[in-house]
Amino acid sequence: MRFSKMLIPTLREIPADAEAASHILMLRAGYVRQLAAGLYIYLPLGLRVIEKINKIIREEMNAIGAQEITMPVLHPAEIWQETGRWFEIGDEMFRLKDRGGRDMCLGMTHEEIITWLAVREIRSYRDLPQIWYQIQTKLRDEARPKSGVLRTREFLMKDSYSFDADEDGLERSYQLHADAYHKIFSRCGLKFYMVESDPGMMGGATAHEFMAPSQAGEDEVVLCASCGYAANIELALSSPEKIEVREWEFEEVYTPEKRTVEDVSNFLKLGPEYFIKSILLISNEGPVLALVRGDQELHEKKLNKIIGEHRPAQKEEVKDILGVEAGFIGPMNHKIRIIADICLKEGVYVSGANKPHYHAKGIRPGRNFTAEWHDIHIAKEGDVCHKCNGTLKVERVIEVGNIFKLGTKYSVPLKALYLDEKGLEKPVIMGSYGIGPARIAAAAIEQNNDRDGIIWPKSIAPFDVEILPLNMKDARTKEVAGEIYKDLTDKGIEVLMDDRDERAGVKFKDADLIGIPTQIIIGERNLKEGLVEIKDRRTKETRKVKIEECKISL
RNA sequence: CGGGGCGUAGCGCAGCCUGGUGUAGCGCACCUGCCUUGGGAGCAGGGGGUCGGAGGUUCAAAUCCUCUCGCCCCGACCA
Repeated sequence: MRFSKMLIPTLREIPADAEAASHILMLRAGYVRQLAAGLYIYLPLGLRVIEKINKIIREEMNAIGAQEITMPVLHPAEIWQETGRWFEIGDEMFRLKDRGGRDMCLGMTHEEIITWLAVREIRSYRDLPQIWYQIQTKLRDEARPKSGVLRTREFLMKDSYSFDADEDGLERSYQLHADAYHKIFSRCGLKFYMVESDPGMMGGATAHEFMAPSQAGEDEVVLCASCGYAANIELALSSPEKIEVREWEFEEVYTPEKRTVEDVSNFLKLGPEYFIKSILLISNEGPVLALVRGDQELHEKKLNKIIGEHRPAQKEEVKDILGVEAGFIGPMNHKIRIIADICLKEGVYVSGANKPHYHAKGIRPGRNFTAEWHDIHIAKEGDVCHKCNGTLKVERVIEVGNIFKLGTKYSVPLKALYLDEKGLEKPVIMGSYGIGPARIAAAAIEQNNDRDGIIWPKSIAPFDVEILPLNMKDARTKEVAGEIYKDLTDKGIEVLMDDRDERAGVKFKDADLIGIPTQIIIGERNLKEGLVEIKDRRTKETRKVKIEECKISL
């Protein structure tokens, strides 16, 4: 392609409302334009990248026997009502009515629709297993679209669904996807981790996410370098660092106006890890006291799984329920349910004395209070791996893919049944698997850029090579550029030629910004010796080669 | 939905606090001509704005007040 004939509107300055590197660079390098919050137009270069990614996805999906189909974006409400999600999902679903007044919605995912299809087309165990996929637009009315293409209201997703006769079959389909995903993300040049994740409302027991490390990400993962444990921080287990046990006898200490762990810790000159933080919460079944070590944070989501929906108690409620004002609460002598973090099970601690302006020292779990023991703290950098005693690392990541074991969550309500060998009717066992191509592109940029612009992995770059004829007014330059362009193109190499009548500096800047991995620089100086330069975008290294060797050297 | 910020030419911004400087300004981009061609050149000339929108205060509003719409960031949410 010729640059002069292509819409590549590069920007010199950083757009005011972009912050993430990928967002800034996609705008500056002319890959995308924003229509409205969370809605993007892909320009020619952007589209080429997405299609490169989609091609890789298709190849790997087809390789595991998945079959591509395509489903509508507009869905009738009835089917979503049958699974209950029409009612469970709130404002995030775009809803509308058709001219007949029927409720409709825009597809945020396609479990319902694919299951509708399975209901009709799968009848016998002989029809199983099946993997069907599509690369389709999804619409979600996100509360807060952000970071350019990383979180949008309309986006492309590769979603696949597996149908199996039993759990073993599902395990095989799940594994096939995990393997295919590894290949896809590797081929796209991403650094990534596969981590345990919370199945959430997708249902089912097992789920994993594919996470590309980047500061621009919205998630955090916990990683153990020694045993390979990897989990989303939403469910990651860990053991806080062990502390030396102090053999204090129980005593009450006067701590005037010292209410926070920090205050008391400074006042008593004792590290926060020797404190028990007591937090009163109100669940649907009444008040619950949650206990974590003073240097730890309570993990709301973990607690949610134990006590259900809850909210923090108000100051007056603390006094009413525990008989003491907030700041001096301790775990002793309460009749309400107490959930304590496992790391408190051993040791001797300091906590509120349930008495204004007093804390109690020498509190022993088991003796001074009892509790239900659970992991309810947020794992953090430096914690001990609960599997191997290694040291944990926490990293910020972009979710680029996920895989879920759904089981019968959709096949039962929608009656996707098959007849087994004995003629018994059974629900199909399902899995659901997603990949966001735009997130792959954005993550690739986040992981591969420098001061000058994007550095695409070769596999997903919009072009393989960019030719820079530095002076288009020079006949020899033009001639050689034309020859090399034709040569490479004939060999099947995708070439962008900057044939604009621009000064050399402009072409260099734009080429670095756009980030095509290899540049061929054609300047009059080198041409006199029959040479052109080949430059690697990543390393900036150049080497001079003879014109005729140009294609061989790539 | 809660908190914060911002809407002035295609892009980036100044002007607003303290209303009035005459035709609303600067840089880049754009158009014409000359010149130039190895890291976003130079000179000369030129086009482009209902100052997000509506209402109000005032002799006078980009500037003050009210409402409203949009965008970004933090948080909540995220199938």
